Amino acid sequence: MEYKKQIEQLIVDFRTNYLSSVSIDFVIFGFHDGQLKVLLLRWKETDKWCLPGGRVRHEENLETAAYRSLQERTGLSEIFLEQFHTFGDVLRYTHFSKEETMGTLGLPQDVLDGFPGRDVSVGYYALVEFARVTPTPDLFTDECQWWDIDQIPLLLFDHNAMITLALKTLRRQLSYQPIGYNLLPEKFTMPDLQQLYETILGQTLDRRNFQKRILGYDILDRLDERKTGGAHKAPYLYRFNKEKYEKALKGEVLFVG
Amino acid sequence: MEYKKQIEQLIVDFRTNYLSSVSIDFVIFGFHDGQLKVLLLRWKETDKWCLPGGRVRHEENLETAAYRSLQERTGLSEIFLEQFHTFGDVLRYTHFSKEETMGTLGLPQDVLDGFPGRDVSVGYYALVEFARVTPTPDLFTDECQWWDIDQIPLLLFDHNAMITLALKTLRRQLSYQPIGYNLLPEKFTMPDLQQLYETILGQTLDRRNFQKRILGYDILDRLDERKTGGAHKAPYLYRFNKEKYEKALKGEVLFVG
DNA sequence: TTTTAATGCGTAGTTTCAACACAATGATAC
DNA sequence: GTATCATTGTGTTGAAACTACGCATTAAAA
Repeated sequence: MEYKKQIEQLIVDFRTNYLSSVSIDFVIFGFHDGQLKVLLLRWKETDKWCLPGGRVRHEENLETAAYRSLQERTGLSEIFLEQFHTFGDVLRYTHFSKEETMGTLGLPQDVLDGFPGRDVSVGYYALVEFARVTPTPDLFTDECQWWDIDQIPLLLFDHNAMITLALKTLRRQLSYQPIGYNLLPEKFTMPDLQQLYETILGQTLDRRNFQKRILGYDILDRLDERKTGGAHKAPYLYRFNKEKYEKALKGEVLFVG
Repeated sequence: MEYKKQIEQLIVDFRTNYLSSVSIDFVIFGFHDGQLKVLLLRWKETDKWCLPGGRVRHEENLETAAYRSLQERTGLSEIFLEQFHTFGDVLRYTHFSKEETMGTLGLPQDVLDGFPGRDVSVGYYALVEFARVTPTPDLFTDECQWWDIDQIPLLLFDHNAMITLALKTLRRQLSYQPIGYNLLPEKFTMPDLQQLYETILGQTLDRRNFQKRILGYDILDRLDERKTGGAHKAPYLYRFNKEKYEKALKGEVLFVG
């Protein structure tokens, strides 16, 4: 009963404070154990999974709304967040009717009357440091969990397509911008970084050429420390030079005929 | 009076048939006289210009809506159209208040009551063959005209920023995908194509290297004809090989470590 | 102390890219 | 009809980037 009230209040809140027809969906990439992972939510009382999302307040910028929603879901504020596509197919809604949704939640169907039947959803992808995230489910979902990128189940709505496109965009981004600042701990080794790249690209890279290329970007500071503990030769630790990193992000290398 | 009725009807139509909070804006690129041009609309009874736009019907896909709206504005159906960014800043609306808008149109302010104060706008850019376009103004605008890309005035809303980003995206697109199919007439010469590239990129290119690179893509068929009439040596005519062209569009060359 | 396997640093071969040379050609001027 | 001119078609060369691979070094384990 308490939950029902909460939901109803939430819906009233939506109606008064948020834009209708527009939603935000997140593909949140994390990196752990040499695996690229995506944060998914499990829909209340079902075994169906979907991407975390958000909505936009009436007097709120889209980007602000994205950062706010993401923080609600992960607890992180300083994150790499980038819009990659806006999805607006009506078919997005084949899996779940409005009635089903309400039925699942045990709510009368009329609470959603007047709501538009579909949203246009702005897709963002985020890169976060796995360890720092505190996944938090919302009122519509029971659970919040990391999934290996190659073991994503069939998701609700068009969320599988979203992940695919987000990954494609991320891979392309890798080719003209440095990545890693938001995915690795502060200090890391070259093999760590290479594993990250290989995982994102889905292919192996030559160790020596990779190092040359990355160092060529001039965005890393090599520390005097080495990472001990593992077997064999101890690798140097590196740290992103934030200044140079930001500079590289802005001064995007454009291909010119 | 007649016009006022039309507008009111239009607004009723919007309320019942279209998504609120979502709009579409177009940066329509054309190419003529060695100049890259953009199609702009002049707002009714003012000297202020803006981008053409559209809205999404309740049961219509976003992309479908984009194609439909674009056809209404240009008369063209088979065009290159690509989403490049979604804009959602509240500041987008600084130039024009709801009241001003209504005032300009000579309408009572209450016709827009209940309308959300702002939209999230999905930006598309289009490439069209200049000569085939029939610019058509809508009910809110008096005039529809091509503007040289480097002579765009201060536009309404955030439309200047939209053009800037659209151009940036177009230029990047040029580096990993062929372009020209929708901007040039069926038969064209290599210098024609080069001029198009130079205009889009805003820089000159080496004639010989350009030819080598383009032919290397293997998307052109050289015809037996030559373009006569001009002074000096007659250049060959080329035509895009649609099959190969489409293939090149899909099989995007991804940078790999 | 020896072995092992990963790391740090370096080199050679290849491909790609940019800069430039020169002959061919179609209209124009005479 | 012929010479001139600007432009086109094709090729070459040197530099730079990229790929593939060699080898000595080193921390932990045997």
